[in-house]
Amino acid sequence: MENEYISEIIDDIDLRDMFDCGQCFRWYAGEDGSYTGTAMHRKVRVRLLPEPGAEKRGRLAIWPCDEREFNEIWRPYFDLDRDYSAIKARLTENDEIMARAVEYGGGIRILKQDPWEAIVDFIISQNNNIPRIKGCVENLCKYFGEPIEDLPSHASAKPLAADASGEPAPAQAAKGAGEGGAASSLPGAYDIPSPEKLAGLTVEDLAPIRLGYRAKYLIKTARQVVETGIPSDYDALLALEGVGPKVANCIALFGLAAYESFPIDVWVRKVMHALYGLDEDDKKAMAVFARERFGELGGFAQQYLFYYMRDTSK
DNA sequence: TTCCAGGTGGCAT
DNA sequence: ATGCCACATGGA
Repeated sequence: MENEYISEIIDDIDLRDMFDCGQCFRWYAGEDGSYTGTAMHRKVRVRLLPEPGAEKRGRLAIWPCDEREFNEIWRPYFDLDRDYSAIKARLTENDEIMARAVEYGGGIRILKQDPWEAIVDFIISQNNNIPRIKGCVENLCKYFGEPIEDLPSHASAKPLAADASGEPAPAQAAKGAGEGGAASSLPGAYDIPSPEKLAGLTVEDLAPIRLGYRAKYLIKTARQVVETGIPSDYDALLALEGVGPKVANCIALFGLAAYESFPIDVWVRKVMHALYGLDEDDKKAMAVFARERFGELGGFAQQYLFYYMRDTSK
């Protein structure tokens, strides 16, 4: 396919594991195994061209993309230069439980996401479920985000609008399940709204997004970020409104590349209790356990466990 | 109807 | 420091 870049062979990679393990909310599965998503201020389609005789191993194909963009943008985003085989080997050594989780989700790679997007996503995520989080993020982008370049094929009709006024309502919103239909440019091409944009809104402005009580957190946090910049570590994240220990750990892990972070949510509590026998509501003990057991690999361990527990306990 | 989802802030001990 | 509990929303 023209304008498609195809990578070298990558080990330990699987698109479903990567995009469906709960770390990101703007990638959508196509019917052919491809995924289309919005990240790094771009919208692209990715495929994995499997290597015969090997599971979760293959070439990553990204469209539209050239070699320079691949190396500068997508190689870091997909964390392609990290040796996940080594990480999995260390985590599963003397740990049968982790071995099961890694066998299930062995194609996970921790995406290096934009810190501000991670802040927005995980404030919305609190006391919420993943399908609804996706809907909220998508609508937030449609209503308040800047348009970005859509995929080439059916994009000719989209002239990138010189809007700038910032009033709500790209008409196409509405309807959730839409399922593509004829011109299947599904969730549209809108970037995550900037801190400045959200800082200028009111909870009334955000009402159509249905964020519930999280709307005020988002606005307050946006204003804090405009004031003092993107936090650079866990403690600075905790100072944001609506950001507690769990959300701060998610932002640090997915947005700040703080790979020792170990977010403890309801699913991790379940897995730590069911598989490691810890007291289900002693989060402090879980944090200590994770630090001692997984150390600097805490974030990877957490993702394998979270994904395994969430998918198999349904 | 009640319960639950990648929890947090506020307030009372 | 620790223990409740309200908080919005929509799906099961």
